[in-house]
Amino acid sequence: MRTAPTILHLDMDAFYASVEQASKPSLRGKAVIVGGLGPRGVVATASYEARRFGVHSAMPTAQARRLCPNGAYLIPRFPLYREVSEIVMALLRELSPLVEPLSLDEAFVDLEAGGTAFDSASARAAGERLRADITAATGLSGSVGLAGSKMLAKVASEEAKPDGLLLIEPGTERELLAPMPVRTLPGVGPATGEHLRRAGITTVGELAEAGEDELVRMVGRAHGVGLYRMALGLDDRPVVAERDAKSVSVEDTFDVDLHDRVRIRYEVQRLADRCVGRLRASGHSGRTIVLKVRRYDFSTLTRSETLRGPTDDPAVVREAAARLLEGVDTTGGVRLLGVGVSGLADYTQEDLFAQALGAVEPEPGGAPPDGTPEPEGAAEGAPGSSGAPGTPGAAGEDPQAAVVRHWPAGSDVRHAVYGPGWVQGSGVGRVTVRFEQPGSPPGRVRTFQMDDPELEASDPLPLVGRPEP
DNA sequence: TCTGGGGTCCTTCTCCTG
DNA sequence: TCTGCAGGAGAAGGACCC
Repeated sequence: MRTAPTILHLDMDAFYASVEQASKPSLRGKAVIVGGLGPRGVVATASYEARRFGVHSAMPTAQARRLCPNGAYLIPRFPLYREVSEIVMALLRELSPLVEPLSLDEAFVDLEAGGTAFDSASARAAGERLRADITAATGLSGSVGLAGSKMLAKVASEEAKPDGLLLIEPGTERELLAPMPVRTLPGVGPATGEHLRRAGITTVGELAEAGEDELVRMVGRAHGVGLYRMALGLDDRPVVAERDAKSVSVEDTFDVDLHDRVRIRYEVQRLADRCVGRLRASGHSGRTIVLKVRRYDFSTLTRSETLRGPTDDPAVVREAAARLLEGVDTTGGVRLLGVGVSGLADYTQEDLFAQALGAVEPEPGGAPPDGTPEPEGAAEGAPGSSGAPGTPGAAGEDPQAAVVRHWPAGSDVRHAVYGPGWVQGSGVGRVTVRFEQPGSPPGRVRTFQMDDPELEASDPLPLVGRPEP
């Protein structure tokens, strides 16, 4: 804990939804819900307008549609979010070299390490300047928390939302935290919250009164000690700029439960290849292969196997995943499959051999290169709402369907005559496009045949800048 | 009503080894 | 050679976060 509030926490407001509203003028001031649009999708972010209907993140999209039937439901466009996030992170790095990103829309900054702030006044000024710079560069708003520790800075930004700034003066933290619900503290989720509630502890003040020994008895050593310290406002975790990844994984939830063992094996092979693709892209190899299976009743089990040494060989990961699957009972159906690699290393001995032999890169999402036959009906129950717009769905779908183009709601398109726009909806052979762009007035809607040759998928346009002609 | 995807960390149990 | 013990590694699951 430091004596000046020089740790800053930035949290962009309803980030994905705000980016969508900024890039689609007709959605400004409207309920926008970004998330999975399939039958098993969940909400990633809801705009503040949608939150008024009770929609919130992690809610099943089907439930959100009942609460807010007139909202705009869009798939996430991560490449665009990453681009905007990079702009914001660059602004943070101007304040200090010690920037710890938590996600695309959240980060801690150590202002003192950057020489940007040394007391409350200079910290507040830096925070306000940052908020103005973010709006100028992206058109979006972010909330800023300032305090003497990471935990308190995060609590402050949460309290400041939306579009605000809150500074917690050192010395006032216990008083401020005491009446807050225990769920305010990071690390207290539904399970711990319920556990504490049953013990009669609902506020941070009651948590502090319970004492360390009692908390350790209730929730375990590490969690108990941490919780007690946080309840007292104590947190000396430093802002860490670089964090090494510890695992890489991919998983898919299927629109319909899978029962066919051949199909399940095939999907595990595909996931293994995708996982290796990611692993290699990150410059890693790994020793422990993990298979994850979520069954029809939502029970989840994992099986893992540790190899003698790290690998990034798709064949090795595929074989290990297949072995692990053999030990899993899938009768009753499977709703999710995942493959992960942990125990990461920067290189492997085998890599060198593989490279010398000219090993083939696995095709992400492609058919397993070992010739595993694609099972019949592989398109049924395919993972929902993925796949680029204007292209046939993910590999593994029926080749017959290759001529049918997919236009997910919210994706970017360009028409030869009408210019850039976005997909408002599609179905029964038609796709509806709204022609507008960041900086333009709300645009008009036109409907085309799905296979209209003048319509094509396109990259997102920058949020700030001149509209295209 | 029905619960994503990609991570991290912690706890508990079992097995192996010295 | 056998037994008991401690510690480490691995496996599995749970909770949490965004």
